[in-house]
Amino acid sequence: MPELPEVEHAAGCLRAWLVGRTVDRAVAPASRVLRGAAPATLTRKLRGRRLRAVERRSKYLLLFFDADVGLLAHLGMTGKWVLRARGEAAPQHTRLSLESGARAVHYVDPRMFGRVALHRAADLEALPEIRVIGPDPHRERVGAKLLGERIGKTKRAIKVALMDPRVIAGIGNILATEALWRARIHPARPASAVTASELAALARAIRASIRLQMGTLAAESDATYLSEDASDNPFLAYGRVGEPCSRCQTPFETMILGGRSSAFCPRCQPAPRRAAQRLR
DNA sequence: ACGGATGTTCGCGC
DNA sequence: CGCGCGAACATCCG
Repeated sequence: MPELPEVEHAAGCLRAWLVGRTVDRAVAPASRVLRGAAPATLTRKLRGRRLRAVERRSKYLLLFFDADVGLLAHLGMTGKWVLRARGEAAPQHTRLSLESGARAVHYVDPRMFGRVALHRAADLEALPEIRVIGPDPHRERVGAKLLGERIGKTKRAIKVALMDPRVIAGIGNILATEALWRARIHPARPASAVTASELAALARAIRASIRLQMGTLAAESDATYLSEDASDNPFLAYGRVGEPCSRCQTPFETMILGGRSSAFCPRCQPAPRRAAQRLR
């Protein structure tokens, strides 16, 4: 489930599993995840390299190895990193394995929307897709003022703007849906028409949604807290179309924005009205 | 079985 | 040029 919280979690896992360790062997079957790069080049360059640091930028992972070797990794829609004992069979859909001592760290991605790419470590932060990323609501304070500046004068839907990594980092369909419901803002509102006080509520809502999701992830990774009800939807609005809003009991509705389904409460999140624009 | 899914990128048209 | 839209990518799950 890769949005900011999941990718942050993945970064923490990779740090715990591999930072300070040397990759004795890398395995990379040819797959779309490599985006045309030669598997042999990837595995040869990673072999013998020691992982020094892992950073997250929006939904990207930056792996800094010694000898100026860097790996850019994105989880796409279904990617995840898993730890296994070395020698144990790799999970299905493993696209890259980094073996170190007794452990093996596998990148698993059934749909292959994710990617891994070698670069010089010194170049990772300057890659075009990394350089354009906006402020990160987990690493820095993103309040109403900054949010308003980043959204600018665009008339596109506030939800589409929120999901644009150049505006703000790490917000995907789940977080955007959750935060807009918390802030009581209709997802189709023109971004430029969202008021300063609404932006303040939205900034708080983004932080709260991230915190909740990260708490859920931390609990999940602790076996003692495994839910007996894993089928439950842990979200407040996402995936709840037809169910009653927990604030006002009105059934959630949905619409498509930027090609993504967008659940909203028609009562808590009133629709934008053309009449209001004409009156101005 | 059919429809939809947490992301990104591309091409097209206005 | 900015922006919206739809498609594409490939597989799984309910």
